[in-house]
Amino acid sequence: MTRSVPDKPSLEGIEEAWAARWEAEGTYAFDRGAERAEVYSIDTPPPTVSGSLHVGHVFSYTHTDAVARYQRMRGKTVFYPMGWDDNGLPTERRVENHFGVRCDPNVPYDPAFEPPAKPDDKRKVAISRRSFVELCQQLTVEDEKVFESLWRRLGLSVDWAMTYATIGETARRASQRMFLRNLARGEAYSAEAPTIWDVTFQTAVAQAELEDRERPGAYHRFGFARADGQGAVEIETTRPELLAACCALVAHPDDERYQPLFGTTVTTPLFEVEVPVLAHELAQPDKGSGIAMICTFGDTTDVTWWRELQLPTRSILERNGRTKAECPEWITTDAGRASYEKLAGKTVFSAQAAVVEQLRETGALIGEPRAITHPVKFYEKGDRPLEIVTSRQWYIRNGGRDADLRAALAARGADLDWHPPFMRHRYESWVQGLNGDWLISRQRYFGIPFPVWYPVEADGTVANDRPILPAEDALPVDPSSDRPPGFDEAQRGQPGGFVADPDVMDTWATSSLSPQIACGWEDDPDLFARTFPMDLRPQGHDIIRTWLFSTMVRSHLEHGVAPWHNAGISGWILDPDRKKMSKSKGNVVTPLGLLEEHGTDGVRYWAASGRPGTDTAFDPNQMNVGRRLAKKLLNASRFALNLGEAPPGAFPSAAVDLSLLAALVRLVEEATNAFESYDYARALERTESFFWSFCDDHLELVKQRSYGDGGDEGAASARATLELTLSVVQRLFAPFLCFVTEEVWSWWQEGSIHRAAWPSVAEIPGGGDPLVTAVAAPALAAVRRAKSEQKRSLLWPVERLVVTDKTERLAALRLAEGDLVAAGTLAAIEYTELAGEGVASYEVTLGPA
RNA sequence: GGGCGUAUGGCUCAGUUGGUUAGAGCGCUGCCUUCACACGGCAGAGGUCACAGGUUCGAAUCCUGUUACGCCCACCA
Repeated sequence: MTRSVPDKPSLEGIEEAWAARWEAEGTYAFDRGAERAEVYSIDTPPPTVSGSLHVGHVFSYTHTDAVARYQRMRGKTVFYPMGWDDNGLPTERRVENHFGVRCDPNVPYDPAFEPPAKPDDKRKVAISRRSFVELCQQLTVEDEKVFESLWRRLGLSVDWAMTYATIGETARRASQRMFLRNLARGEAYSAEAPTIWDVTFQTAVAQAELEDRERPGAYHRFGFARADGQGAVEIETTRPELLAACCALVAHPDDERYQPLFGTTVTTPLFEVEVPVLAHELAQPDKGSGIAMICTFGDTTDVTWWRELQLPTRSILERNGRTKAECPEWITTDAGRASYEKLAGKTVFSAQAAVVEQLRETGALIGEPRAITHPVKFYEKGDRPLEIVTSRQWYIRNGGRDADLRAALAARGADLDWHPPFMRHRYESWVQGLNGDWLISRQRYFGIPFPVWYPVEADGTVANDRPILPAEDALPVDPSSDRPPGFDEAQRGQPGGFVADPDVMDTWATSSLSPQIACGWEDDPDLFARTFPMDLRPQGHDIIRTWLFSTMVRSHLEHGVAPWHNAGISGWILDPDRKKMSKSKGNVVTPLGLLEEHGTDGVRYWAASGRPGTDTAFDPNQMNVGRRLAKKLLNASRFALNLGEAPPGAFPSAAVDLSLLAALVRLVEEATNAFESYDYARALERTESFFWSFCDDHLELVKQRSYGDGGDEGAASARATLELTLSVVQRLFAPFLCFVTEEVWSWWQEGSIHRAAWPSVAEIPGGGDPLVTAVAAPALAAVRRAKSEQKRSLLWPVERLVVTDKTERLAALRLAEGDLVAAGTLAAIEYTELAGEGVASYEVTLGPA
């Protein structure tokens, strides 16, 4: 092919130009005809489109893209779809704020509904569920366009013909189908049980979505009257507002202080309810007074006690986070009922104040509350402490209540190759710490509904234990608008009719099926066979317990295999002050702004420098370094190609050239090995290091010879070597600097570099001695140093260079003499044997001008 | 309480089976308009490799312990 090297090569605009070409030419299109062994399939994390992409996304998606490009160049057909996570609570919140609306399922659907022109945060308009869902769909479509355009600007080699959305039809069908299969096998079940509950969003949440936050609290000490009238049993609690929900006291069975009380009863202060004193190993003698108040429910330990000691349920908290307005039936005395009146219908905070005030007034409170800070459970997206309420929910068995399943899932984790390997511990400790099944139902609106109806009995009660299910081929269904088989719509909500399950699935219940959704499970068995189990799951370490684990659960239960072979875990981006990059700061630094300022290749260079699994500092400086590297590649390529084309049949023969190629062979081996173990950062670092010394030393050494100063044979060798080296280096950089490498490749090669073969050692002539370059480079540096120190230009003539070195090194240096003389503008080189041990030394005598 | 990771010049990091004077980039200083690149190039200064022991002819690298920071899990009356 004829060369077409621009006079003034530039990085300006290459992103748009090449992204358009790649799209037009289908450079990254997936080849559906490829067999499984030829395919490399990637379970791309679907970003949450209701949020904004930030630097962390750019970071980790670049890692995956580098791996994808490497695999493609290795000859694999890369299956690299993109998903959008658009269902669930985050989208609801975005829609509420964006349009100034809120969903109220009681509002009838209005086909003519238009969102308010000006959203009013304080007075959100109540709209029907259907209108709300429509707004969610409308906004996510817009958001997804923005995301896609950024990903294209970042150069992700995704096949954009293969996108999916977690609220899309494919995802809905897969989610419902998998749920039905889980149900049929007994892996999914519904149960009325104590549930961790967010009072703001008024939905249940799962164990995996909890986090601890340090909050101020206080120990309150007060006494329970003993039945024998012999004084009181003192307890300490941080939750006095739950005193009315107390159903027992508990102490450790070996605690001698309380052994006489086991089996007796005591009476709660204020509410005058008689409760038993019981023994349980979970009670800790050294906590508080050693005896605890069990309430339904203050925390998960209460749930355990309640269940194992078979206590009655005495809930006083409603789902909105307020105490019941009516006095509970278990409070029977007039004084007790009067006490309850003072906290009825209050928030937890106010109820606590009301109880403490009464305890103080009646003299029951012993001492003053002692302020502490303690960890309190929060929903990770919430800002009020979680409560525990009893409700009917759907669960999927995940080993939390089944040791065999837990062991099997732990073993699946060991099936994966983790990159980096230590991330496996996160998975293992999570599996070991599971304390209940996976709660998948949410009392929300924008999500995938459970494909379930229930019969309504003649007396109007709902038969939750006899769900009516659709056939698989009817999926997806929306039970709130579709009717169950064998019923008329008129029977909805009627005795003898049916009702829909009102809940939606949590978004993890869908994203846990990303491999099935992306690979066309059941919908496209041919594609599925070519892509599943997938090769790589790339993701952040913060969602090992959610996304990675839940995906493993679904695949294990349905397919009996791990859903991938490799898990590539990315680190986080840290502020320069080593804290996790905050959202506010992350939003100030927009990804698009970075790409525009530093160039995509510059940003990708910074991202790819972050080693797998390692948290990395946000460092615009590194992006500049990357941009400079891209520019250097541009200029060095232009220079080398303009030295002249090697004549046909030319081959490397000069010692300096063969020496360079020996180093190039090592480089190819190292970069390839690094990529094979998912250490893209190492591959980049090695290539960069080679490239700079190639520019600084080799190019300088062979410049004159390439021009033809030393004869045709020398020039042919130099040019052939430069062409080969350039070709290899450009390809080694291609997974990282995807734009500039494509640009320079296009000057002199056919087709996209991203479809070119990854370099192999077989294409590089051997027989060279690495020592030649290794001794010529420091000699040249010594000459440059002398000129620099004597403040002369690098073209200043050198009268004499005396090299003192060991015999074999001098021999190698002689092989580079011609090139060294030309590069250093030397008049003569003298060689002196180095006697005994020691290091090489150089004596440089500059000539007159 | 259990576990994982990190600790190398002012900053960000390499250092893969232990091997000659510990590397790079940024920043700093000096020089060079040099026919690829001045948003460039060349060169210089700068490190008791967290600390204490140990193994070894030899340790940033292996072992033991300690400290600091970060994270995960569990517990949280």
